[in-house]
Parts: sequence; C-alpha cells; structure tokens
Amino acid sequence: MNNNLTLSQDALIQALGRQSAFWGLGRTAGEMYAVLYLNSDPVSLEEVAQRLKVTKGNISVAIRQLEQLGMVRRSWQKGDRRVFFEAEVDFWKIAHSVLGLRYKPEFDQSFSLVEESATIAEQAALSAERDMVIERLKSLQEFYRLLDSLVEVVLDMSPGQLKAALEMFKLLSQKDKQG
Amino acid sequence: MNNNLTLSQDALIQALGRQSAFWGLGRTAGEMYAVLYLNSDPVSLEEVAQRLKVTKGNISVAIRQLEQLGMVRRSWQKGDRRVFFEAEVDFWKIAHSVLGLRYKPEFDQSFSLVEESATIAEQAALSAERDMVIERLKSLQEFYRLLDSLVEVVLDMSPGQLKAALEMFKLLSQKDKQG
DNA sequence: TTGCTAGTTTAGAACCTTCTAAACGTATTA
DNA sequence: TAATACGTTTAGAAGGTTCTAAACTAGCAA
Repeated sequence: MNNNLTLSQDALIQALGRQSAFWGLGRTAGEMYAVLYLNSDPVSLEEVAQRLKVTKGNISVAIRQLEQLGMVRRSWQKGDRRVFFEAEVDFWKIAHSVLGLRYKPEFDQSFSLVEESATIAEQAALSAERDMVIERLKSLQEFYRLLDSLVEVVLDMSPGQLKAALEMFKLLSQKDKQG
Repeated sequence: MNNNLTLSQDALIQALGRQSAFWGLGRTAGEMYAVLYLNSDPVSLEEVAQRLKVTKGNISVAIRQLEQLGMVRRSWQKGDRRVFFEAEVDFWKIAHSVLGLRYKPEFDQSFSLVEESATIAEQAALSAERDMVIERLKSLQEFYRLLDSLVEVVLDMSPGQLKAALEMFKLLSQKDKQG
C-alpha cells in the first residue's frame, strides 16, 4: 500500500472513529470498521491491531460488537489458522441492523416508560394539573410515534427509492415557496 | 401534587433520563427536562435539584446545556430573586435545535474528513487498490449525502405534513406488496 | 514432545465523565 | 451592618468506560 492510500485510510479512520464515538459505539469500533472497509481483502486480527496501534486483546473484545451488529464478518483462509475480518459494505443493511439491535430496543423501552407515565397520570385524582400532565404526555407519545413511523417507512425503502422520494419533496417544497 | 402525579413524573424522569444518556446528552439533562416538562409553572433551580436529589451546583452547570439547546428557558418572577426554568414544549423546535447545534456539526466534520480521504486517495498512484478505495469512499459519501438530505427534507416539514407524507408512503408500500 | 503462534479472557491501570462540597459573589432581609 | 438566601464556580471525589498486560487455551510446526 503506498503512502497516499495510507493517508487516505488514516483520514477515514479518524472520520469513522469520531462518528462512532459520538454515537456511542466507541472510537475503536469505528476505527476498526474503517480499516476493514478500505481493504478489498480480509484483514487478520493482528493486522487490525497493528494498524490501529492497540493490543490484539482490545481488538478481540471490541470486534465482537461489530460482528453482532452485522458490520463485520469473520472468515478463515484455507491453510492459515488465523481469523480474518471483512467489512459489510452495504450501508442500508448496516443501518437496518444497527437501528434494530441498538436503537430500537432503547427507544421501545423509553416509550413504554412514557406510556406507563401516562397510565399512572390517568389514575390521578381529577385536577387541572392532571389534565395538563396527560396532555403533555400525549404530545410526547405522538412525537415518539411519528419518529418511529419515519424510521419504519425509511427503512422499508431501498436507497434508490428514498433518493427519489427526497427529490420529489424538494421539488414540492420549492413549488410551495414560489406560490 | 398528589402521589400518582409524582409517580407519573418519576416514570417520565426515568424515560427521558435514559434516552438522554443514550444519545450522549447525559442522564441529568433528560431528567431535568422531564421535571420541567410536566410542570405547568416554571420551577426554581432549587426545586429541580430537590426533585432529582442532586446538588444545586450540578443543576446550575448542567441546565446551561439545555438552555443552549433551546430545550429550556430561564425566567424570573417579580418580587422573587430566584431564577425559574420552564421547558420548551415544541418537539419540532427542539429537534431543529438539537440537530443543528449538536448533530450537524459532528456530521459535517466527519463528512469533510471522508471527502479529504477521497481527495488523498485520488492522488495515489494508479492501481486496482486505489480504484477500489475511491469506489468505497464514493459509496460512503453518497450515503452521507442521502442521510443529510433526509434530515433536511424532514425538518423542512411541519409535523402534520410529515405525518401525512408517512401515511401516503405506507399506503403505497401496501399497494406495492399487493401487486 | 516442546515450542511457537493466534486469539481469548480478565484484573486492574488509565482515562474520561459526572457529581459533590465548599468557597465565592451578589442581592435581599432582619 | 450582619445574616441569609440564591446561584455560580471549581478542585477533587466518585463512578463509568476503555485499554493493557499477562495468563490461558487451542492448534500448528519443528
């Protein structure tokens, strides 16, 4: 690999490391993914560790998370006892998986607490305060449902379909603004 | 405030505390918001601290973040030297603000690193590897643009418009599946 | 059979984030 | 004027997360 490709990979490692840390997956997760994504061939555990300058132990533990999210696959090569990893390159597939396994459960858990909150409020003695609380919780429930619905619809489309739909909405939006 | 309303608030504090922690805003931020959201009247700093069983110092620092995100407003009452807080209750407004002040900058920074990565790769010596890297980075750039576009279009709509659009897509989706 | 390699596992070190305690500054009250 | 109340600020304690070092396990090579 020549120098510019190494530098290019460095930039991507940095980009995905920050994104991953920001979204709560940990910096190393995004960095590992970046290393694998820009390699056409599967990469051994030791090579990943060397590339990122961390221990094999760290990679061994951390990459399991990426496997569970379907972002990375483990493979073996005939005549070689090492394990190799390669990146899942279909971002839509990854999005489905990450949303389904990480974000949806969290969302559902909070949503059910909000519903519980509303149920308890409805059992409170009649008062203006009670009414306001119920109203507030209803608004919040509606917002949650809207977000849920949005994610559902978007994930039900292919990237191409989504792109087409967005372009249509942009056109409609411009038409609205012109009168 | 009677017992069921307190319990109701407890559940919401828990719900929003977890969501907030999960999305990287810190548990206390979500908890504070929950306290304020379910109070029709502005709440003093000390009351928030008592309700959450933390120190005033902690609230004093943490609530500044919520103010900056436009999720909470500071107010004063004639004849009372305490400061009071109230929640912004328009979730759409909050979403605009949080996305714009928190998520967008992070996204843009990563995106520009991805673009830099692509630029550097294009300066590499011609090779099959170079071509693959460039292709991979293009895919990633496209995905980033698609997400950015989605957020832009969604935030350009009112909640009602979004709801209507989603219902339309669900209908189309069912129609597709029926043949 | 012994030595080496590769990956796994885990206690604890290192680092990061969140919170407290207390000092501080300001304004009001007695 | 002194005491009190309110909120702010910050050093460091406490808690949580990430990583290392080293022991362990398993398989292969000499």
